[in-house]
Order: sequence, then C-alpha cells, then structure tokens
Amino acid sequence: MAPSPFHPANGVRPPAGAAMSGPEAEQRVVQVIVEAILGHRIAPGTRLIERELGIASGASRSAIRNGLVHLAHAGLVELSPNKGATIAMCSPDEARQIFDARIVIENSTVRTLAGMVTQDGLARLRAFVGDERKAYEDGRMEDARHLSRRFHLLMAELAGNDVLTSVIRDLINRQPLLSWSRPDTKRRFCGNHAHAEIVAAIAAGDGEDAARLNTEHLRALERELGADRKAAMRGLEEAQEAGSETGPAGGEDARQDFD
Amino acid sequence: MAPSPFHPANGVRPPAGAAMSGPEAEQRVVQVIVEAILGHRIAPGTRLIERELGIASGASRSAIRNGLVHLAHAGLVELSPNKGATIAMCSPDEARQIFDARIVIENSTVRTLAGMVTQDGLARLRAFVGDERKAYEDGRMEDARHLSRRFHLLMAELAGNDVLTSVIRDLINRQPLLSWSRPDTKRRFCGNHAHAEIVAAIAAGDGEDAARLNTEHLRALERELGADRKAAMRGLEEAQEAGSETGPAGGEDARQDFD
DNA sequence: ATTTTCTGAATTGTTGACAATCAATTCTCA
DNA sequence: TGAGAATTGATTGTCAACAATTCAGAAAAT
Repeated sequence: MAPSPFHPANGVRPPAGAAMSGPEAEQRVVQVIVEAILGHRIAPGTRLIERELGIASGASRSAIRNGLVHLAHAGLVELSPNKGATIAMCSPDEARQIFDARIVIENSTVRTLAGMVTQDGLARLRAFVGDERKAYEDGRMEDARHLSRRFHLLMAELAGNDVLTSVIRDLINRQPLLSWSRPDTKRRFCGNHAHAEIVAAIAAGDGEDAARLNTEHLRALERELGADRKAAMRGLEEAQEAGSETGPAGGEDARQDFD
Repeated sequence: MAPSPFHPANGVRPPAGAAMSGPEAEQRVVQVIVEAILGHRIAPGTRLIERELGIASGASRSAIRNGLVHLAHAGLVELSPNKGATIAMCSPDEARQIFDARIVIENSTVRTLAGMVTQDGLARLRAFVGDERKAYEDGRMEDARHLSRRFHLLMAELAGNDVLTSVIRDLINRQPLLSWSRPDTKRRFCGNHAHAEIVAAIAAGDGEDAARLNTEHLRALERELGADRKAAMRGLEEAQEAGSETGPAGGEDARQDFD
C-alpha cells in the first residue's frame, strides 16, 4: 500500500526537474536513506533499487552508487556483488558488539571530559539536556530522538578526539537498525534523566562515576532494544503469516530508540 | 629519477595484457596503493593520478575509483572534488589522536583477552611473537614489520569483537602515514620484546598489567614515530631545497615502523 | 619588475549505452 | 502432479566518450 518508502516527510525536497549530480547529490542520497532508516520507514533487509533511489532523490546513478558505498562503509547498508544494496541487518551478536564498543569508547571520552571539560562545554551539555527535556515535554518525539542521539556525539566532540568521535558517530548511526518495534511511550524520560546524571558527574569532576552511569545507561538501552527486537520479531512473524510484505512498517508515528 | 612510484617489488603482478575489472580489480588497486604506502615508495601528499594507477594496476577507471573511495574511507587517501586523490597527511595532532584511540580500544581488548583467552588463543599469540622474532633474526625486515603490525590486530581478533577489530585495523593501517623517515635499525627488538611481555601478562591473567604494558608500548612507539617525523621533516626540507621531487623516497630498503 | 588576465593542456566527473548476472516464472517431461 | 531445465524480465556492473573543472605557464598591462 506504500509504493514509495522514501517519503521526505519533513525538510528534504524531492528532485527539482532535472537529475542533479555532484557531491551534494551524493549527500542528498545519503540523507534520504538515513532519514528513512531513522524514521523506520524501511526495514532492515530491504533491497535498495538504484532506480527507485534515483526517482526518490533526483540524483544520478553515479551519485547514488557513491552514496551507497558511503553508507556501506558506515555499516548502514550491505553491498553484495551483482546483487545490489540492502539495508544492513544487525544480528543479536553484532548488536552486543556494538554496545560493548560504545561502552569502551564512550567511557573513555566521558572520563576525559570529567577531567578537562571547560565551562563552555558544560554549558553546551546542560543546554543540550534542557533541549531534550523540552522536546519530550512538547511531544516533539522526532526532535527528541534526534537530540537524544546527538547527546553522546556531543560528549565525544567535546572530548576533542576526532578519530574516536567519528567511530562513535558510525556506531550511533547504526542504532536504528537494532530496534524495529512500535513506540513504547512509557519510559519517556529515562534517557533524558540518565543524561542529566552523567552531565552532573562530569561537572563534579568524577570521571569514574560518570563512566559508571554511562555504562548503566547504555546497558539499559541495550536491554530495551533487545526486548523491542524480540517483540518486533514476533510481530514480524505474525505479519509474515498474515501476508504483509515488509514487516510492521505501520505508519509514520515516531519510534523510540532513546540514547 | 623514479618515474613509476608503484613498483610491485614483491608479489603483486603487473597487469596481464588486457585491462581487467570487477571486485578483484578494485582489490588489486587497493593492494598496490597500500603496499606502496607501506614500502614508503610514495610520500603523504602525493597526488594519485587515475591514469597512472590504471597503467600500474591494470584496472579500469571504475575499479580505480572504487578503490580510491575505499581507501578514502579507511583514512589512507584524501579525496577532494574536482581535484583528485592524494595520499593522506597526518598532522601531529591527528597522530596523537590516533594513538590515544588505539590505547583506549586496544587496552580494552587486552583486558578482555586476559580474562577469557583460550589455550588455543595463547598458542597463536606465542607463535606470532615467535614468528616476529624469527623474521627479525633472519633479517626479513619486510615480513617482520608486517607481522609486527598484525600482532595488535590478532589480539583484537582473539578478543572477539569484530566492530572494535575493524576500527583497530583502520587505525593500524594509517600508521605508515605517521612516520616518514629512514630506517633506524638500532632498536630492532624493542617492539618484539614488548609484545612478548604483553602476551606473558595476558597468560598470567593480569589484565591491568597487560593494559599498562600495552600503553607503555604504544606511547614509546608514538615517541619514536614523532622523532622520526621531525627528522623526516628536516630531510624533506633539505630535499626540497636540493630540488628532489617527492621527498626522501630513497630506495627499496625497509623502514621501521614497529608496532 | 610585479601583478593580472588569458589561454591551453591535463585531469576529473558524468552520462548513456551495453554486457553480465541473478531471481522468478514458465515450460517440458517423467 | 511434481521436479528440473530453459526463458524472460529486471537489475547491476562496466566501459568509452563527453563535459566541466582546475592548474600551470605565457602574455599583457600597470
């Protein structure tokens, strides 16, 4: 019933008439696919047809291919020779590895931050947490999830190591692949509260406590996503039995994958 | 004086007559460039002309371009729109970040190893260190450097986290970009001895000691590479004044960048 | 003599057509 | 009816030519 899984929905414009090209076109392709993944409009394992991407993003084939290579290296899509591109599927084992890696790297950045964060950095962190809370309270779940995801990235940026920041960015971007469930609006403030606690520990200069809180936060998130995954698996099986084609791609409503 | 910086030198065959294509061609392009970097036959900052890569690797332009994109994502080359590809240059700050990242990630893998390594894993580590020593003693410096580089990768593989292993692989591959100096054969067994100590600590189950040794090892390597870099800078300036074109690309002799 | 502008070669980026490959359907035969 | 082979449709991979861009060097103006 949904012939076009790539729906701009918010800001991203559809083509413009003539097929465009260049690095900006590649960036647009990446953005279209990433937003579709973030919005859970396309399920892991879905084939990405170049022609459909072309008519959806208005980019030429070279730009599309470059974008797909880009996303493949980021771990969001898988490229099989002569078979094309599919949205990457994370096995439970891979999900565990991703969270283990995030805990290792982010804990180090958090410890670093607790030892050298500036007043400006603290202000930015607190402002970020405040924006998160505000987005939650206003019910702007899309923005809330976005900000929540970016919080960990901000910590990495403030820690000052671009190499580790880049790695964390890739790992965070793969998070939407881990959960594939309906929203559970019960624990809306969990993530935000954990973030506030981490910021408080950083402000207090207690790196060990901040790392401990971050570990607990990520472990809790991992458990939630695991539970969501199992629920989604059940839903997927039911849907398959019912004859639905691409899983529980029910609608446009916001999903929760707090970080 | 050296019109062809891409010289197979060891195993990699030149084309074969007809231009080949496919994923294997892309792999060959990557291998040619990587070996040239590892052998210090091309200096950081060198422009990579697609046509020259074509006649050097015998691959078509599509394969060459794909390979360049691959290497760009690995951080070994830099791609500028409409300007082409150059061998990536690591600033001193970036080098420090890379080593900080390696210490963070590898220390975690080393701690993990100390807690869960199997007898088979220990045997593989000891065999690896033995091969390193043998290569050093036999004067096969090329193999020695290769094995030395792979040692850290083997530890990551044994630790069982493919995500972190992939990150470490990329960081290790960027190491030849950090030093650009002539060989210093004085401390030939430093790296190897440090590796043996780390393996001993892992075998003893003392993760903290193994992590400490690994940190010291990597810090020492960082200092050596930094000193080499400064020396290379002096040499590069002299060479530029003398009119040499691509820095101290003296010959085929092996360089030291122990890991 | 120095700066500016212009022209030309060299290189990269893109396009459209063609070949190779794969999945699914259909057809044939037991 | 069912299993296997051949076919068809669709999609990806590749290639060669074309367009766009950049860089270097020369010519001209200040």
